[in-house]
Amino acid sequence: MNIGQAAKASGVSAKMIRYYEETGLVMHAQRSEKGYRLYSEKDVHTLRFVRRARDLGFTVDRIADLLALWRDTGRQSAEVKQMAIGHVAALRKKITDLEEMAATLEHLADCCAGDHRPDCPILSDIATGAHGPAKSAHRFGALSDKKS
Amino acid sequence: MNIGQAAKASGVSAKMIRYYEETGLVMHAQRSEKGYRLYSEKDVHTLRFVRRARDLGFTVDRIADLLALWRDTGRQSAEVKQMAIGHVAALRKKITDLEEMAATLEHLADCCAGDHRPDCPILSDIATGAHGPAKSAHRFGALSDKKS
DNA sequence: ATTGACCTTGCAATGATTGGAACCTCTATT
DNA sequence: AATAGAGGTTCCAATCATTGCAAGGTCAAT
Repeated sequence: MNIGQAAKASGVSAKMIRYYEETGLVMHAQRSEKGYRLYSEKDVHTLRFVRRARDLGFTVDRIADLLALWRDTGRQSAEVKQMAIGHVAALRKKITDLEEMAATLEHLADCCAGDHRPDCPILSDIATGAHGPAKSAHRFGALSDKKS
Repeated sequence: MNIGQAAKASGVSAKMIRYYEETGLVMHAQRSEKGYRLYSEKDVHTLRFVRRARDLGFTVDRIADLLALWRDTGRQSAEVKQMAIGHVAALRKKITDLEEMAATLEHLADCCAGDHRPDCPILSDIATGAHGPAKSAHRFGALSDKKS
């Protein structure tokens, strides 16, 4: 099947399939005489694996590791479990960071009259930094995912 | 004061100060005879505002809005509150997405023996997609913040 | 005068993804 | 057979916030 079919069947966009191939995450696809990429059911299966791992928040690098483990029938499940646990920890860390932000902001919003008057504890707080430094977690733009 | 001092005083790196100036988030700094950027206490105050807003997870675009409201002494606090509430909602949405990922993965990890044997429900699940599609939330790389 | 710290600009890379342009191929209909 | 439209190919650019590097100018003190 062509890349469009594979995309539909796997849930990975054609663009991303090409990207994954280019970066070596997945094998180079076979080509037809005229240069079209050709995909087997097995290829689609692999792409679905990638898609699901991505949905679980793994980075492409981690997914490469997972794919290697998946293909290695002699793997030790301990390795996989370790990766999963490490990832869960990263997720939880990020969650607490976001929760701190949300809690701070929610508290400020609660303190704000939200009417026609200009007085606003939210702005005052941001300006003076009365709340504890909400640590890291920048580059948040990536979170406002287009797909959300 | 020079950009280095302003960076230290505001918590915004010199690089980012230049970037914010270039993109118009903050005003162009005054310059010395030899072209060095010069900052006043007021400038540093503004930069600190930006830093704190960033720490609360606002995007640069939103911060521009916040800055405008901050400077507009005739603003209505309702506007600010609305922005804050909207942002809290975005944060909460992201949190639930991450929580779903973490919960799924944690469950899988719990089901995995994690020993020398190759059998691994984590990999099986990712491969077959037994769990519900964990919706969106890709581009997760940005979450593994270098500052974390 | 030299050193080292600091400043300037500009360009590239990050990570995952999308978009577009220019061009080629396949299939179906006129 | 000609043509249209859908879908394939490559390459290049943009996103968002941030960092790094390089080549060069400036400032302070030794």
